[in-house]
Amino acid sequence: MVTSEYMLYSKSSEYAIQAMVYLAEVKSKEPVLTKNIAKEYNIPYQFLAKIVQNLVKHRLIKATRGRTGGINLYQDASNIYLNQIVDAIDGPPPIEEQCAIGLDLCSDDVPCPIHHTWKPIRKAIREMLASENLEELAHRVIEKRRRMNS
Amino acid sequence: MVTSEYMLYSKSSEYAIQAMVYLAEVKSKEPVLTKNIAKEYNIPYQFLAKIVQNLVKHRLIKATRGRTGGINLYQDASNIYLNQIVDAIDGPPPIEEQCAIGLDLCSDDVPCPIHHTWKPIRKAIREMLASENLEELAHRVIEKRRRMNS
DNA sequence: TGATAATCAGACATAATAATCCCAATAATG
DNA sequence: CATTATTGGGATTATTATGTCTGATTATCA
Repeated sequence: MVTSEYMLYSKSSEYAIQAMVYLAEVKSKEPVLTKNIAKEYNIPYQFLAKIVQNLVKHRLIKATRGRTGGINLYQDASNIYLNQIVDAIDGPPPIEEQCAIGLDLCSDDVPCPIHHTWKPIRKAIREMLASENLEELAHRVIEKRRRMNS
Repeated sequence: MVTSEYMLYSKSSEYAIQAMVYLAEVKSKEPVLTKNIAKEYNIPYQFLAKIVQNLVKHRLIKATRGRTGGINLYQDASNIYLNQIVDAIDGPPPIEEQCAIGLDLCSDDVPCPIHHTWKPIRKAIREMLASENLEELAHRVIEKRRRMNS
């Protein structure tokens, strides 16, 4: 087997994040075509369309139907954080703390063998996802483009 | 979709770690039955047998064939680290740094939008896997059992 | 009001991962 | 030397994640 890297969320969530960063980047008042986002980021269109439907249901995206339709962010980019997107697509994190080695459930009282090493890392990941908002991300993507072209 | 938690390695690797922790725990000079490990940890036997074959090939486990056969650690538990097990089963980590948001490849020079937050976390995960050896783990599992029964 | 172009919705298809089956090869034991 | 109990290894099946197809619904515009 070949795992590319540590998985923080599903492919669907990854596509969702990409699409929403795109929306934050273009800042268009007019509805943006899902098709165009798919083309831009090489995401399978029909698959992205499904993900977008899901984001609409979770009120992270506004969809406008009909001929001049498309999608927009539901609210200001600065108010949307990565964890909201991931939770909408992958579902919320588990209630009980999972053991990274899968031996059983672990807690601070009865920790699994790598509990104390793993806990702060998991916390750091959660905090990262909860602290990155779309406006910041879009800003940095633009910055990255600038650097690549120079 | 419902992701339980952040994925550090495949299910196969998880089973591999469990099996090897078991071996480190029992410290048996005699070969241990794969069947018994499977039963103990509720791992599908045939599936674990496959994983064990793989660990044998990568010389993390010694297998003894025939009637009184079974498996043992290839070397002392204190010399076997989690990353060796994961690399054997899932393959080594990717050479090029992957972007967590999947936009493209990122580097320190041209970082992806969450590059600087993600990099130290990824490093911490790698270091965790590279610092935990089987002897320590087995020791803590025994300690955990003691606490649960008291 | 009909043609066009977008999202919405559910069924369907494919690919990757996880799990199972079956029997051959090996080795100990009575 | 037959019996029994193990690992070895290829083929197959099951499950889940990912991706596709088709038609309905909604809205615009000539």
